[in-house]
Amino acid sequence: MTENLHIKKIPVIAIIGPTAVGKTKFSLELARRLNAEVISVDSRQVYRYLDVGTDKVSPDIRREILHHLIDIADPDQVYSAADFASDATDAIGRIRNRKRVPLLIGGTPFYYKALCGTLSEDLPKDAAVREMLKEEIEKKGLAELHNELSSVDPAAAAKIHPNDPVRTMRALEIYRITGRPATWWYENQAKMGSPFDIFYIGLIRERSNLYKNITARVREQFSNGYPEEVEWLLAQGYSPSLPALQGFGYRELVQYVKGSCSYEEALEGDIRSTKAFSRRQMTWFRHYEPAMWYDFDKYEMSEAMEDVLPHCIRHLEQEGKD
RNA sequence: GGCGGGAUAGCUCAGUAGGUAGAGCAACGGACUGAAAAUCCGUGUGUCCCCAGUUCAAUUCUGGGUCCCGCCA
Repeated sequence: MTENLHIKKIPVIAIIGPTAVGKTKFSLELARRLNAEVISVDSRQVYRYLDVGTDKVSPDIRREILHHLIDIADPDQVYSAADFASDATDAIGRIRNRKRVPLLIGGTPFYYKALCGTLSEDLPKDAAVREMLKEEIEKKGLAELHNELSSVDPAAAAKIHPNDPVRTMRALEIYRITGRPATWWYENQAKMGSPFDIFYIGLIRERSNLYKNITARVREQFSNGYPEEVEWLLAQGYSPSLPALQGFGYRELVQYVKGSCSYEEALEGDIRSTKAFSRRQMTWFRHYEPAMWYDFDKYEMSEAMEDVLPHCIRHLEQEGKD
């Protein structure tokens, strides 16, 4: 038992913070200083053709600093947090084989959670079962499905709010595929576990300034081809109901392209949802208790860089020690 | 200038057959086991435009004023 405590964990650096706080710019400079390769922790940048709306770094920069887990799935695929955990683990391994430093950057908190190894191993999923559950909600209503969950998996039903279709369906999905309640799997299935010792650097700035950045960014995206990008995706035949197109901006712009809302409405809607998302990110990131927090309203980015660099190096060097 | 409609939460508006008010959105907080930029939960004191009148009591009724929006000149 105690042997496990001596297994050496792989040191990794991660930059977390809400959208539009300045993670990307900071990460590029840090990557140069550490001779690092970047692993994107972003549930939208994994998709090809979602470029403007997801604020991907340019190909030029990607040639200079290698970026992983960007453009690895088509928009009609469903890329999951578990996929991420496994892909990111592979990528970190390859980076280390090159004697380089893995640097995690991105704003998808659930992906960090997956990488921390707290998800249960090998939980099944099945698109067809999911589709059937969706139809049942249409026909019978969500309340009916939640009742069904109460009878097959009372513990899950107690935790999942009756108004939450996604979690209700997921719990029933596991039950229907395996014949055992999701709760049974959670309790009896091993957790994925994580070989990483992640050093979190948190970036933050005052709410009103963050909101200003968000507004400016979304406006810029809109005038730099965001509507055209969505128009193109729809023209390729990608369905608006795909998970890839459920993000803010994409959702609103689908309406705009179809003519059911105005350009202004789409723009305002995107800004609103992005702000709401930044708040949700913050409630996650508060739990991570980063080793360092940098408030970009009080710190110049360069000051933060000088300050954090020695800590990163110390963290990376601890590998040799026990 | 004439006629009509309006003025209530940050915004759009509902409402009180007279007993000081509530939805959606926003804002803020929270949850989160393979869709997570998803999904869901919680939090509602505001000169009910101003002045006067009627009344035990007016945001609600009456009169006047101010501003806004239509239509007609």
